[in-house]
Amino acid sequence: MIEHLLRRLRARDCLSAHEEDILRRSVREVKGREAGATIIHAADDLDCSTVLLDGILARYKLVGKRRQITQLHISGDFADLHSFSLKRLDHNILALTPCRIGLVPHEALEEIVREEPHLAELLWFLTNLDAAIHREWITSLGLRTSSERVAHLFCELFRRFEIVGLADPQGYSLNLTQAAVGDCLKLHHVDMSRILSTLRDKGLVDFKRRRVTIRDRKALEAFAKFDPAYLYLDRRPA
Amino acid sequence: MIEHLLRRLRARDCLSAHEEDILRRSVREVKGREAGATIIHAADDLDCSTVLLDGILARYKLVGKRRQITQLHISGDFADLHSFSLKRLDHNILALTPCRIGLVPHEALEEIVREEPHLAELLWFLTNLDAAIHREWITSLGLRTSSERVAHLFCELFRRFEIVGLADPQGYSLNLTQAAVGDCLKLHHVDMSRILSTLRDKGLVDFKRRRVTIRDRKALEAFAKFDPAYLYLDRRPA
DNA sequence: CGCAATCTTGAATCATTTCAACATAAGTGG
DNA sequence: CCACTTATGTTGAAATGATTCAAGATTGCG
Repeated sequence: MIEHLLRRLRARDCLSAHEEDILRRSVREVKGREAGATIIHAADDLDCSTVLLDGILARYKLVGKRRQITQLHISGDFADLHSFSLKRLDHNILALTPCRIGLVPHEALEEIVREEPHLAELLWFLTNLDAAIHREWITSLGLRTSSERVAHLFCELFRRFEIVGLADPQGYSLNLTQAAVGDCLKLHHVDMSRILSTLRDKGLVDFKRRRVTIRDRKALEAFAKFDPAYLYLDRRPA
Repeated sequence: MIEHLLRRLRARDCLSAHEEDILRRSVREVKGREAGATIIHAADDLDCSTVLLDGILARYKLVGKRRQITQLHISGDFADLHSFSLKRLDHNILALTPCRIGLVPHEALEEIVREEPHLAELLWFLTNLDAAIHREWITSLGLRTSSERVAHLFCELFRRFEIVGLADPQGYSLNLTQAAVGDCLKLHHVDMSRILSTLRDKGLVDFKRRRVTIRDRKALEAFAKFDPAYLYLDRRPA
């Protein structure tokens, strides 16, 4: 059920059977959500965190009536592990596709912090990884051109889908509209359309019918100036 | 010595005398750094975290030879508490002014995680707060105009200096060049100059001789669409 | 005092954003 | 299965805003 989460963790550290068991049992409830449903509103008091089991979630902030997506979540991600220490969020969380989510009560996390220091460190790591992705997005918005940003996001998502086993060598399914991708990258849907056709013409990547097809991975990563170090995909030193 | 850090924590939660003592003793070494010195290089193996005791640090990433500052740190901030779980950073850390830094070995943090769950949660909170600021910067880059971004950053820093007791009602000292501020906001130094004079002409804020003077706080915050919720300045619910 | 860094201003260029109209695809009920 | 409706994607042209270049002014520092 939380297999994708476990894969994400196992790729970076050793998990004992006991620890895996604790994580599994920390998910007390599983719910479905329709596309377009707001999962969490900013400023609400929270007493549990949300693991995404299936689908795509967006965390976004509003300024006026425009939205900026600050993070995309795929299966195996905690969407708001940070709500454990923040208790309320500074952003909203939205289901971009139909989703299945698991709820982890903060009491369960509290217990992990008290009883399972190694597991607690791993959860802390997950929130720090989330922040590292934030930094790369800041950098993309600040320094990359619009087409580099699109290419970069496709590279990032490739690695993230890959580590949970949801990508194949040619690409991955990404059930999002061009406009939604644009909301992550400060790009109008009109831009998105133009940029996608130039990336296609260059033979780098294709995003059609909700699927990302990587045509030339090396060239795409070079074009995007993509360096996966910020995803901390390798095993953590002991 | 770490008084500014303690003030930042006390504003959000209760610290026992014992916990304060542990934090104080976790700083094993204090060092000075000149302006322009790189404190930490991306990808280096790290075995301690850095508290800033005095001065201003910038965390930045490079794409090609341009830099994007992803976070500014002031006295009382941990610059790389996240290095405890990440072990190497995805960004560089630079002293923008002469600085004093305190080093906290990861072993000391390890011990806190093992022995002091409440303190560990507070440290986790600090990294989550850091990420919340990242999100607001993403949002600024994505949705705010250039002059709103400048105004917003001045609002943010005001609150952050205020909570550690380094601001007065009229403003605060900010020992940075216009170009450095621009590197946080995707703004050329030429833009910065123009934007600062329009903000001055509007009677909102003045940045002269390394000091930010707030002329009309309400109007400035309204102009910047600033909502301090993301700084989690109030006490955490128990 | 003089040098170097920083800031200011104007003008030209370049990229992005917006507007508007149309095309295509997906989903629904007859 | 088709016609209808809505959502999504594409294209051209105009407007806006950011970036760059260049030159001069000011400030800070030795």
